[in-house]
Amino acid sequence: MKTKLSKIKPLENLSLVDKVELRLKEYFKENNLKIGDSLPKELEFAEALGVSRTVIREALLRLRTIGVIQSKKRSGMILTQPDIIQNFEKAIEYNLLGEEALVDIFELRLILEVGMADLLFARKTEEDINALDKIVSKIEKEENGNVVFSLKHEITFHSKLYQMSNNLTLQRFQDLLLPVFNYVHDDMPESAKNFQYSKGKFVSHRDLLNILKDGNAEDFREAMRNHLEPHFERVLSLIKA
Amino acid sequence: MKTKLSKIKPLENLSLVDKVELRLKEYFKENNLKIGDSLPKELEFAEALGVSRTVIREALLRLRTIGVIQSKKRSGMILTQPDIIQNFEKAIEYNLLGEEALVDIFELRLILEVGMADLLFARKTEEDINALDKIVSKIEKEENGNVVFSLKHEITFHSKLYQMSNNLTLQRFQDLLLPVFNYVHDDMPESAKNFQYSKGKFVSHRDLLNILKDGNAEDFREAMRNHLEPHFERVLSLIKA
DNA sequence: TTTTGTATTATGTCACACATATAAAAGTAC
DNA sequence: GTACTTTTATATGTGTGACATAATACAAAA
Repeated sequence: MKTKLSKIKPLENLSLVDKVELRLKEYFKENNLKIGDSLPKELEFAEALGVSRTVIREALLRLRTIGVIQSKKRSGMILTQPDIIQNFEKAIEYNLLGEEALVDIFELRLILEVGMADLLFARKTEEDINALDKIVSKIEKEENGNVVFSLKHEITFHSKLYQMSNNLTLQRFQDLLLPVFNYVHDDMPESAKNFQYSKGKFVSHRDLLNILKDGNAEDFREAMRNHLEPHFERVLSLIKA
Repeated sequence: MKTKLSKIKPLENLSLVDKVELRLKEYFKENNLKIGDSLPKELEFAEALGVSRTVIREALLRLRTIGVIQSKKRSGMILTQPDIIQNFEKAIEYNLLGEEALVDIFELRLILEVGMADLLFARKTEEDINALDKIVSKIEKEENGNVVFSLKHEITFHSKLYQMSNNLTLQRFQDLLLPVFNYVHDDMPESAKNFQYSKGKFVSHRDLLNILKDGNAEDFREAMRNHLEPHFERVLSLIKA
């Protein structure tokens, strides 16, 4: 009889570099290393771990790639604060994200805009409002009475909002979302571009600005939700696997 | 007089590996390579670019680190879909994020929870509601009448919400936010843990569930906002640089 | 036809050499 | 002593060639 092999589990198949990387992470924790601390040199690591310089270099290069360490000739290496957004960015640059991931990210953007109302109201300044006012006036002038969906205008207006949030991570996140936004927009059917708002629901940039001036976070959330209606309509109608 | 050199721009100070990496990116775009496509072998790249295998390997390793390519012995390399969240995760694992970044990320989480109401209402299922009901009942039982802030309970409940969003990126994002959440929570002063809600404002998990059952997105947003009141209070009171 | 062995091949690891940038030391002028 | 320049030492960056290893294709055996 032929016995089944369902129970036996594969022995872990880590490359030498993988192991070294894990070991390095341990090392950092054990020694409680902080940002700015300098590291032993490559050769010392190699010797201490009993591997070639090639291997330790590859492991360190991984860390350098995700921004955990920086290296300079002669000075050696130091621990640095990783830039999480930059990592994000790098992955996106290669245009290899699948449809689902792009939709997910697009949804994320909608969520952020609706959700960030409290931050805006807590941190808005007089100058912010004035700057936003100028932006809205310019948009209105260019639209010239026609309410058309203009990607350029959208971006200008909403970028300013993100900036007002005073949350750098959020801000940079939005910068990097723009290409995705672009992609989803280009892919948009004509029907969506000429979206008909439900009666009385249309919220213009001017409306949003006015709420930001005199209203409260709650009203702003609902207004933004309606402002983004066409986009919500679009993603919420998708059947997800 | 010593002339200022503010305008002159530094000649590009890119390492050979940097240049090769850029060249590779170009190559991918020019040839319109897609996920799953296989790449020439290291030696061919090295020869074509006129660099050593060491250099091309380091450039490729960077791509491997951010998840743009995968390599296997003998089979060579193929393009893969980068996992943006994983990149994020790796950077966080090293506990090197500064205070500001952590606060930014914590704020992000608050924004997401308030903003994701529409997704929840569009995608909730009968099973989701039942599962959530069980979770709430369990929490209530353990709380035994006392409304204490329990990180464990918070996580269980809110994780389920993220799961209901049916947005995998969002879900994984939250998984990875937990350590940050933990950190910020541990750092919380006792006063915040015993936060007194404004009169009539307290929203329990049960309240949220009920709205999710019979209410609408708008109500849910406001309820969630109040549910998270102590956290909002905390971050919005911070003076940011 | 299915299994098992074998050759091939692209990546993984190694050792060693040399290039290059630069921090630190030594030297120089004032 | 101070300010500046030159030299030197050194850690990372790059190059070369070799061998190890695992995955694949293919042949041989059952």
